[in-house]
Amino acid sequence: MANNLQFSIAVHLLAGLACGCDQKGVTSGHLAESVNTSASFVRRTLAKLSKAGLVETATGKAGACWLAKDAKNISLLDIYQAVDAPKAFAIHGYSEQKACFVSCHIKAALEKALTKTQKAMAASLAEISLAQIVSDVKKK
Amino acid sequence: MANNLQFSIAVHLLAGLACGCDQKGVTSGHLAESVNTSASFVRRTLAKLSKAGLVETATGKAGACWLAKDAKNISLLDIYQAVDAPKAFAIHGYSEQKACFVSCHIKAALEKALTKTQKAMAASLAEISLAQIVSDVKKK
DNA sequence: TTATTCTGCAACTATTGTGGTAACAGTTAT
DNA sequence: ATAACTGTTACCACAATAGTTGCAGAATAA
Repeated sequence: MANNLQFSIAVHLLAGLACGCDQKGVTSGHLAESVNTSASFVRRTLAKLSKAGLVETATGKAGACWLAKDAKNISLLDIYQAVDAPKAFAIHGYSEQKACFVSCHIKAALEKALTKTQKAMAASLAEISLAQIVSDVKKK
Repeated sequence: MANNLQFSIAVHLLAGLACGCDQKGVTSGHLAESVNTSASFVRRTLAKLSKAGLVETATGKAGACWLAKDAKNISLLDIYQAVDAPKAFAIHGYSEQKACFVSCHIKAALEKALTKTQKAMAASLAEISLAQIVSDVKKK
């Protein structure tokens, strides 16, 4: 476990909604079955997607959820940001050792590198739309 | 904790070796002080870098380590691969639900997306050399 | 109105990946 | 021989993650 699966699962959920493999009126329970995880975790993830404006939900007895936009207009980057997935790599937060200037200044240098890499990653994710994922799934 | 810091620390270590902030004959103990972690963890990380041919070490009483190549010829990608850092994102490994074809085929689609993103990330890391990092550190 | 069945949210628990620690074998300079 | 380092392994503690449970709120149907 201990790895962050929310992004992966969020894409799965949205793909499910996008291709309507279940008929109208999909509940978190249905989605949970497809992903094979707990309904609660689905709702937790779905809540983030909802806040990001990627899905809309209905409460109440006939509760359900659906895509808020066309799958073509949802990129993996949107999803990545919505679930607040971890950065490309982490930077260690040890206290600086005054005697060694590498120790004092490495953090800034690493952050610069991280920013650059993060941008490259984001650009790549932005190029993939949910529609593309759905298409790949259906092709198989 | 629980985040992977090896990459970050490896860069720190190599930067330290590259700029020779400590005089010749750097031991894992010295490096550990700079990074502010345990000597053992330094050795563990250093061992990976050594296997990848980025550093060379001397065993025995006067043990030490130094860069195997010029800092200009070491990219962050080399370091990233040497420490076997985690991928851009993880893919969930839940079992397939036969009734739902999204569940059955999402993994392949995700892997395709991951490969693409991973390449973008690698390309970005490849553009940054250790010499660049050292330069940034010294500039500060 | 009442019962039902969803979502939304907030604990709490269990698992597991991570670095920290310690111990030991191997190597080399003194 | 002794000392001091690397290389490696095994084990421990911590923390982040997902799983679980419970409950309030909302909408529908009777």
